[in-house]
Amino acid sequence: MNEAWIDLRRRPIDLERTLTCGQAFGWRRSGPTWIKVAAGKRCAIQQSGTRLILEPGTDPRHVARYLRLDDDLDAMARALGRDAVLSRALAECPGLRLVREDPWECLVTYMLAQNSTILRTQAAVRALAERYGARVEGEPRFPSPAELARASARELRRLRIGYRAPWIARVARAVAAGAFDPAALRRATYRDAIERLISIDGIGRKTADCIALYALEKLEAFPIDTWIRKALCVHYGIEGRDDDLRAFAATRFGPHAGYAQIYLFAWVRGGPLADGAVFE
DNA sequence: TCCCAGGGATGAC
DNA sequence: GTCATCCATGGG
Repeated sequence: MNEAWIDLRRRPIDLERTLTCGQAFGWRRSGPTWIKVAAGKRCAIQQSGTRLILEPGTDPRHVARYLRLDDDLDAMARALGRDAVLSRALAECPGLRLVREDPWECLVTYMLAQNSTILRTQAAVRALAERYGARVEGEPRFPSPAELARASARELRRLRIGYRAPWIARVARAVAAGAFDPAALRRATYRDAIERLISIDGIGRKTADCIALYALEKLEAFPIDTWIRKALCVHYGIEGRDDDLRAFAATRFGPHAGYAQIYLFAWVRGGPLADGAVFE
């Protein structure tokens, strides 16, 4: 069998770190292979040194796009590395990249992540896919807005997602009905995207920033959660209102704030997810 | 038992 | 406008 692969020598990545640092959900590990239906297409990939090996049927351009292999990591590291704290975070997390998640999936995922843990969020995303999503080549896929819109809030509660259930049910119906289109926000400015997102019941500033960064390609976004707050306090000695922390990040990191955020997050959280978070 | 987890809505001032 | 409180759930 002729094997398809992506050359990583000019665009390095640490696949496992990138998929398990807590930004991407829905990936499953089968031996050395990572599997997910990403934006409708089944992807099955494994890293071997400077090669990303693709199982037959996996589209290399689709994978490269999801993994943001088009980002210039060296340029980013040169810019952020001038900051002493980021310099350490960069050294601790080589090959970490942001991903380009599907906007609808990302929106629901980060609603679910609210006031929860990455482990439980993983479980909830997986449960949604298995219960409501159609399968793609045998692999569970995150449910479409229409598929999720068929579920009542009461039904969703059975997935142990608590008070988030009615928000999920409502936003699914709104998107399914065409009243709101998350993917269209990719064409909006960062400010406009945030404004539209926080107008939705159940989405606040932090969730909106996560969607903006991990799905809408707004690399200037700097989501502030409990870990980032801790990182800014410990390593920069600053604390206060989130507005002030965002202003600090915007000034200090500028257009690379999103990468600064994911490196700080991965660093302070102490490396990859526990093994228990990875579904075999 | 209390505290925390990739928060957000609500109501009191 | 800011702040306290509540909201489900589960792990430490």
